[in-house]
Amino acid sequence: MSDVALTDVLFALSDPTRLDLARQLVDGPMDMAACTATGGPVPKATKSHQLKVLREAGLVRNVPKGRGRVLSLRRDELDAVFPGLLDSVLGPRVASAEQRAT
Amino acid sequence: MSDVALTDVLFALSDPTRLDLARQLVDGPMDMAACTATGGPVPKATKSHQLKVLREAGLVRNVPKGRGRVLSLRRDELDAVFPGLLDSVLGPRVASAEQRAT
DNA sequence: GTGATGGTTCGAAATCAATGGAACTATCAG
DNA sequence: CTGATAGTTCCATTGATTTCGAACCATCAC
Repeated sequence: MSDVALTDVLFALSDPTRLDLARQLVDGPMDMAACTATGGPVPKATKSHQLKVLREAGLVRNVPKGRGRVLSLRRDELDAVFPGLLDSVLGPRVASAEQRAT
Repeated sequence: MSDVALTDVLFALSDPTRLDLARQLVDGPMDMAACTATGGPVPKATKSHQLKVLREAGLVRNVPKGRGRVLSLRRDELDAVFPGLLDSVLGPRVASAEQRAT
């Protein structure tokens, strides 16, 4: 049944821009403003949309903070449901991201 | 660089029907005629198309045999380039498919 | 309050992918 | 050769996704 979610996750990561965005979050949470896809500058409506796809697939968390937002990977949740998936697609969790502090 | 291929692989597997087809191949090669997606009967043009997407993403091999074709997963190639990916998405290689070594 | 910054949502155009019928190819059986 | 089986390719139609401007919302600084 979690298959429904798996295809959504795979789809979300099947776009180069979204994959790129997701990869910037492996090292830990990041201000949305700072999280920019390598490659041309992306209009904010587009970036917002891409992040929405990642969010709705359950890959990314998006929490308001000040006048901006903080993005973070849902590593624990994803690892629990699809063990090894993020490791193989985004790369393993980085050492400096393993402590619960930021 | 192999990123281009990764997004193609993820995209190919992001469709439930294609994921289903791919999963039937984890146990080893299979006649195309025998490889049917669980779920409604699929017109042959559609099935042929879906397999083409899997093939072009580099996931599946499709070789003629008699008047039909034999499908097989490109496990070794994929495992070499994206270690752990197929294991987490399709499930690990099954024992009966490990004819060569442990 | 005003203005600037950071994001979301709406809406419309453009692009891309999925579907499936029909025509076609190839192999095998008789 | 003829007929049946197994697939591919072509093509048109439908449907989904992408893109991005513009309008809108929220927060901070003054």
